[in-house]
Amino acid sequence: MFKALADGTRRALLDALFVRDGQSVQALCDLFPEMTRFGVMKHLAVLEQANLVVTHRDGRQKLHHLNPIPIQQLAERWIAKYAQPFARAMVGLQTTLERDTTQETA
Amino acid sequence: MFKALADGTRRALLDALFVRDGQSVQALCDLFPEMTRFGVMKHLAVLEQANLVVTHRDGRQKLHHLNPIPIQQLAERWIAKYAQPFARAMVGLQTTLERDTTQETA
DNA sequence: ACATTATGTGACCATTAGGTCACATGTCAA
DNA sequence: TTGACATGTGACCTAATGGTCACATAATGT
Repeated sequence: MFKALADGTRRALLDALFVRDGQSVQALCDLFPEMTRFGVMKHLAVLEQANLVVTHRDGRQKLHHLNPIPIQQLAERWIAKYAQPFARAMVGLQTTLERDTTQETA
Repeated sequence: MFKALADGTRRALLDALFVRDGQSVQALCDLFPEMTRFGVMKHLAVLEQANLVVTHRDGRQKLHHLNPIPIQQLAERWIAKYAQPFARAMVGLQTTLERDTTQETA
């Protein structure tokens, strides 16, 4: 999941699906003319395997839908762990993070 | 930043710094015996470049400190967009932080 | 000074990841 | 059925990544 989000193109694909959900491979290819269809397909496959995108076929098209659940879980289970101490860190930021520079700043 | 977080070893290093902040390279190497010192150093360099880890020298040691600010910003600027429910839960914290930063430090 | 400890640098190698292509399959519509 | 459209598969190349090592530098204690 982290790896799926590590690539900028994939995040851009998520953005595109955020703007307009349920797009086909074709439609997404049109939005990324700097890449071939195969590149887009590979990225979509990664996103799908990470469960960030869910698909269903509609005739000869494959429609892609954004799945926010993994991102929410990421926030709850991982980010919150580091983001919460941030509140306390802000109070004593210098003492926590920059003990070496506190002498000159203080 | 996403790339820095994409590697499991690097997230484990962040965990180690979360448990005990301000560790030296040596100490972190002891926590990861499956890797050599050079591997650990490379990962630490990536984390440092992503500003997820802040360092300062103490004699012949280099101490590493966790920096939660980029993670916090990640939550605010990126994750909140996709994880609206979580964003709602984080609003209280964020506004608290903004109060702290705008009023107390100003 | 000297040996020891802690970290830094550059080269090097194996593996993976991003990207493209030729080709194959499936689907619709006339 | 035939042709055009939409997607799938495997091979392939290149560049980036994770990891190691020999060697170098800096700080400490005696």
